[in-house]
Amino acid sequence: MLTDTSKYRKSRQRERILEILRGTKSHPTADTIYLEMKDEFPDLSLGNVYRNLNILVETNMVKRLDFGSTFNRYDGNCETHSHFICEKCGSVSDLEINENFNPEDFIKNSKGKSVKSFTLEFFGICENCR
Amino acid sequence: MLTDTSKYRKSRQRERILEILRGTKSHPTADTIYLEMKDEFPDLSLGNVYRNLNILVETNMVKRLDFGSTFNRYDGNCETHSHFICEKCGSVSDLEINENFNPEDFIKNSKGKSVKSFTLEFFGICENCR
DNA sequence: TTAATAATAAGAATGATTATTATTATTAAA
DNA sequence: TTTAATAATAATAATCATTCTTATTATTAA
Repeated sequence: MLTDTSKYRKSRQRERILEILRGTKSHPTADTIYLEMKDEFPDLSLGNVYRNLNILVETNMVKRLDFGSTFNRYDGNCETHSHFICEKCGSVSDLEINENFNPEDFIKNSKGKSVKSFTLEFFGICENCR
Repeated sequence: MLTDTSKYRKSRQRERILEILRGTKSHPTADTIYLEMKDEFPDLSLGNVYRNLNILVETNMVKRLDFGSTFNRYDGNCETHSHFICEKCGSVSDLEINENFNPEDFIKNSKGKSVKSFTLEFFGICENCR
């Protein structure tokens, strides 16, 4: 999963974390992932989940999401996309961004700055909470 | 500064915090504000800065910014605007958004969701760090 | 001017995350 | 394969921004 030039050996735990993140759209927290893996890896530690999540983020396999709460969420979808955060239940869902959308087109004073990435996040009330 | 119907009394400390935030574009942290006020309010506590910042955010006088670092920043500018975060020096600068820009126009699957607000943030390298 | 109550300072508590350390697993060379 | 080198792990301590608690002080309104 990581390239040959990676400074990291492969680990079953890290591969499982990536598998979980790629298999869900729920944007789980470190603790949720930890609990989900406990059965298969009885002596897994939460610290190791964090450590491997950091490696996955560093190697661009996974994205760390931070919407202003006290904890982070993680996303196995590295395609450019947006999120909708429900202010009532806290759920996070994916929103597709039109492929031709370039947010810099709508920004006035970005001259001199070298933009590498952007985030576009929406807040409101989701279908279930209305 | 707060409306008559507010449940909060006015306080000199909170008025000063608002004044500081309205007088800068540096998006300071709670601790920076605390240090800046220490001379004028020798027995100010950091906890009280946090408490008043929370009140200011709750009453929509101020915006709390969270870009994924371990601490938050605060913004006295409540107009809709965007930020550029330098990944090297950590500085945060304002970007103006075109007034006709409606981000929902570029989102595909938001049906059923009631969008209240959005954030558009850019990451990269600033003028000074290039 | 006094009673009610909000704001405060000080510092303890919280909680997500990171760091440390001793142990275990994996790799690669002999 | 053995074995030496080193990375990954589990356990747990440490960190650090933020929030909470409590006793005290300031402000308000009757």
